[in-house]
Formats: sequence, C-alpha cells, structure tokens
Amino acid sequence: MISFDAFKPTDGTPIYQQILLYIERGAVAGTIRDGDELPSRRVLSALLGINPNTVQKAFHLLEEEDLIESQAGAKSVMKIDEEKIRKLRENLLREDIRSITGALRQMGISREEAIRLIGQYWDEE
Amino acid sequence: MISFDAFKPTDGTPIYQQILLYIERGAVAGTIRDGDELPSRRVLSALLGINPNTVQKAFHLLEEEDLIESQAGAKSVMKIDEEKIRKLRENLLREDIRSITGALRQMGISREEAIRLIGQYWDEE
DNA sequence: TTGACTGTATTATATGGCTAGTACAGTTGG
DNA sequence: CCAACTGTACTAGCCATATAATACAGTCAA
Repeated sequence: MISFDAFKPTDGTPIYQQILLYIERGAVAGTIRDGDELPSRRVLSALLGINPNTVQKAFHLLEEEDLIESQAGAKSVMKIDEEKIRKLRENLLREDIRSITGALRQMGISREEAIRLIGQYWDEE
Repeated sequence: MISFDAFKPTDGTPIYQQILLYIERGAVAGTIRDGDELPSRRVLSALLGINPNTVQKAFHLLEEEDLIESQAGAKSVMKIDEEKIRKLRENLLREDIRSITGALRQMGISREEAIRLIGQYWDEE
C-alpha cells in the first residue's frame, strides 16, 4: 500500500495536481513500484482532509496517463515499467529545471552562480 | 518606460502573478531601476492582450509591496532602493530554489546529479 | 452468501482568476 | 483651457478548483 506520509500539500497549486506529482515523482524515485496498491479514494481523502472528488480527479488523470489500473470494486494499482518511468523522469526533470533556469536568468544570475546557489540551498533543509 | 518585450506569459500560473514576478525579477536583475515609468494599465493590457483589471491587480499588489508609487491621473513609477532589492533577491531566490530542490529530492536525485542537471539544462535554451 | 468495502457518476454550491463594460476624478501636454 | 490620457472603482458573467451529498454496481473477505 502506497504511503502518503511524505505528502505535504502546498497552497497555490491545485491539490489534484500535487497528488499526481507525488505519485509520479515516487515512481521516478523508485519508492513507488509496479503493482503497488493505492489507498481507496475515500480513505485517502479522509487521510488528507480533502474531498473524495479531488482524489478521484487525480486518480482519473493517472488512469488517463496509463500509470494506474482501476476496476470498480477493487483498489487501484500501479501499472508502470522501465520505459514509462524513463519518459516520466525526462518530462518531469525538463519541466522543473526549465522553470528554475528561466527564473534565475530573469534575475540576471550566471550559470556559475546558479550552480553555487543550488548547492548552497541543497544543504539548508 | 519599462519594456514588456521579454514578458512571455505561461498558462498554469495566474497572469497577475507573472506580471508581478516580471517586475520583481527585473528589479533584481537591474534592468528595471528606481524612478522608471510603468506603462499605463490600459496600454499594457492592450499590449499583452489581457484585461485591464488583471494588470490593475498586479500593479495594486506592487503598490502594497511598496515597490511602485501611483497617483490618479499620472503613470506609476518604480520606487526601489538597494535594501528593497536585496530582500527581494533573497526572497525570490529562496522561494524558487526551494521548490526545485524539493522536487528533485522527491525524485531521488542526489546533490551532485542535481548540479549536473542544472548545468546541462542551462545550456539547452 | 453477505456485508463492508471498492470505483464511478451525478447534482449543487462556493471561491478565485479572468474577462467585459462602465463610470468618475485627477494629470498632463498642446 | 481642455481633450486625451491617467488611476481607481464597481457590477456582471464564465470557467476551474474544491466541497458536499447521494446513488449504484462491482469486489472481496469473513
């Protein structure tokens, strides 16, 4: 059963998107594996203190991305292989890193300073 | 007059926030300076193809942050000094970099790989 | 088998972002 | 002076996000 202990929702981004990202990043990290069971919509919504429909929206999108498999009556399970994870990793990395390099460039920060800053902030958590 | 030629709105983030960030990052970069005139709400909204109220919302927030000064009838002007810019830079950097380090960590990426990836993507633009 | 769980679907309401249109008072330049 | 600009304010509508309540059919374990 996939754990959501490490899921800390932020405001600003839609919750259903954060759930989506949590699953996708877990798959890339290898902490979420093929065949793993997801909590039911009702259980997870109660756990996170949000509406079941919001969880359903996230799971429905995972279904459309073909990352999970659902059938009425049974829990949804992860359906991922090496190839899907490889593409996922590439897409998530590109999206995330593009945004930060764009932001730093707009602030007039050089490549060297950017690298120094990432290293500095990496340790401050 | 501050130019918005480099302003390329993305969808996903509210437009008024992107305008806010564009001004703030420009101030940090030094391309936007104290005393610089901002385009009028009507002119800028026409230029960006958005609603005047959306620009007004962004400018109103800049007013609340004490980064611009507005008076009815006249154009708004930048009102920034070294100290404001220093704080702005610190806050924007912390916010931006925290989000990327958090995302990379969730994907199980090491500090060294993170730095390598930033350097790699930096050149690919 | 059967009761408690599961996924799925529907309708309704509230809020925030964005658009559209209108209005009014202050300034600026010819 | 005054016409054209400026900032500011307001109402109304649309769409996405999130909530709330309910319903129904399929799965699964005791």
